[in-house]
Amino acid sequence: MATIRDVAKLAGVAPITVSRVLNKSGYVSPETQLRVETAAAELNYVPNMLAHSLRSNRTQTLALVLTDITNPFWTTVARGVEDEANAHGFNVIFCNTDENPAKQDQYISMLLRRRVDGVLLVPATSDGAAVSALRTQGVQVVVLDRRVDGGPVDVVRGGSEAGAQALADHLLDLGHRCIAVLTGPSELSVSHERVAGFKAAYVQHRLQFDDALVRYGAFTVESGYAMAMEVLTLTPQPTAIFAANNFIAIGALRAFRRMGLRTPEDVSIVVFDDLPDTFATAPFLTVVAQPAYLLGKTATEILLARIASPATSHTQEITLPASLIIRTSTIATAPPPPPPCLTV
Amino acid sequence: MATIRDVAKLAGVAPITVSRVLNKSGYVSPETQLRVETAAAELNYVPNMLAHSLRSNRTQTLALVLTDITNPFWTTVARGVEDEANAHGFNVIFCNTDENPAKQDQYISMLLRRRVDGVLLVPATSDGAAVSALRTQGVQVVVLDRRVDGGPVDVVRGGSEAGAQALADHLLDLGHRCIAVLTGPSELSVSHERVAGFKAAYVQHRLQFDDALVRYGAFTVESGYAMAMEVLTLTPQPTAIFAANNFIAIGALRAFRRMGLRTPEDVSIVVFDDLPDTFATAPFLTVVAQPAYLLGKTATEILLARIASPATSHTQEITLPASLIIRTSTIATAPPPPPPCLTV
DNA sequence: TCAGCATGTGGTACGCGTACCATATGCATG
DNA sequence: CATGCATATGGTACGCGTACCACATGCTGA
Repeated sequence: MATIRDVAKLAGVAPITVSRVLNKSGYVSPETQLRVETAAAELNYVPNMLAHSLRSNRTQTLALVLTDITNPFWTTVARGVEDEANAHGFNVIFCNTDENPAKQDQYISMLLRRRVDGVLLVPATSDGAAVSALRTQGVQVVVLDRRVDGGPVDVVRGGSEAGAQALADHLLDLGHRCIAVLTGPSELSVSHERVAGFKAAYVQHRLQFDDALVRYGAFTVESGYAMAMEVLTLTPQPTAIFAANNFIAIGALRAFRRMGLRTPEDVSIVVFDDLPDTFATAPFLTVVAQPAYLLGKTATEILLARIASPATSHTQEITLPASLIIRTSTIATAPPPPPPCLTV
Repeated sequence: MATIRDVAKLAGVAPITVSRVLNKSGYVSPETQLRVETAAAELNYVPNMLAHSLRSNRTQTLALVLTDITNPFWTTVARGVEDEANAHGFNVIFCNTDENPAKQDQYISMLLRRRVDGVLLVPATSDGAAVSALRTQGVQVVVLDRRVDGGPVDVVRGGSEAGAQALADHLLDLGHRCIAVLTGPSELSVSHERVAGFKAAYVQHRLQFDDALVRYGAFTVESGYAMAMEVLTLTPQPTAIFAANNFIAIGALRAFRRMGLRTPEDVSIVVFDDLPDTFATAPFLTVVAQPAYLLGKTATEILLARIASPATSHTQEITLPASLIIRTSTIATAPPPPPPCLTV
């Protein structure tokens, strides 16, 4: 494989001149440029990015550390990241942590060895350990979707509270008073934020929120199914369910079917996160949709800006609003409204 | 950032000895090893993979060049690749070509510059240009899902012909005789293979296949919708539709709704490619499902084997069987069967 | 006793592109 | 005419880990 020196020899110039031509840096006369380009083409020269990176301390590589690329929400985020990064000449390495801190740590040490220029991190834990591990080695970090403790970091997230509140508003307006809340792991900020947003709506409606109807589990179909089965056996049976992400919702829908409950006639359901348009033959879930692609794109923009000028010390937290989409998975409770689940 | 020389100095040994400790190569006494490890830990030493790669000509990096990570089929393949690669200490760079040859070429030249060890390629074109571009530079390639011209390559693919034939068998057994076939771009081998498999069933049933009912488009929802709208206005109206991938199927289902047709009462539909379990609240599409995860995993295994011992010249084509899953999107035509669409 | 091997450690140069510095010419400016 | 700048090109060393070779010791087996 030809090196820059081979090209230089063939073109009758110094290696550094070849470098200048290929990088369009410094002054090169048009004739020299042509000679070099011809020589490079003839030798089928392919620049060695490793050597370039080693010298310049820039790998033109980002990493996206997320929970599971299989979740269509994250897939879309990933696509946003990829497109934006690629437009700036960066490549992206993907890492699935499956919410497993050990896996996350393993990936992070690999990324440090690789000297990636920046990391987009969906932290598996809310302690800032992962973030500071990267930063102390000079790697730029932007946190996605979740908040972490310990020092200021750039964060790009969806509007969990406002989104959840919008869903709660919708249900309360429809007359529901006994609503079960199925959310993710209690270790994650999003899990709490979505519950908090839900509660906020109750306050505004001057209603008492019943913590006994909240379940913390995982953001998976299985967990959604299990949590739904549990709350649906309560007396009185909830008239509506809030699923804190799309997988939990799918699990809940399966539980409905298992128990012979119709949606929305017997139980209403609202969901945080949409399923991409593409998968829905007949979308019926009332959801708040996060702008997943934009989330990935925005986070990448910020990360690239930080890489370009690391001096900028001012960190920012960007919240991209989620939008309520009312479909047919929710229905008003039969008048007169049933007695409240909890007597105040 | 500490280098191997810093560690060596602190441990009182030569740099090469540190290298031996960190790579567990060559002989090192237990005491020396401990001293080095202590020194490395104290200095917070992180090996520089760039230097390692530059010297050893190994980047421990693979690339997965596919059409669109947003398609759940590819997402699952990607996950299979990622897991297998990671288990062997390799990272993966993802590249979305959107079936665009120009984008593909751009990515490939980037991957060459990066000196990736191997590429898993879902070729956007069936000419072998991309494959040979990589190979002439010494990069190992395994082709996924599609066949390419020009020289033998390792290929891992789903059983397009057999799968399509199974779907056709199913429809023909149910009495359908007027079946529209909606497939992908005519440039891609898969598009043809799926049609060919479909035709094969006709031969076995001693029936005449009507090429006028075949449409070539793209593997997208929009294209599926357009093609379906077109064939559904034919006279006589097809009683069943074969969608050559999941996106086309979704587009077709939307066309059904648009035209007020019920599935399966008015039109049956069979699909090549399943939607992952996870997304289906109530799976109803009769499909042949490809083992997507296994496909990615298998291809990666082969690629890693080639990287480990490039000498092995014997290429292989592995076909992973797709499996027929009969659900509720298909129904028998009302007896007596309608007259054939085409009079033989 | 000595070849031969396992064990343990070091020196030097290299992989390949470029940062940094140096040099040289031509031309404008004061 | 001297100074200064834009233009154009080259030399050397470096980024950091390791391939390759060399060397030293201790032990085994013939």
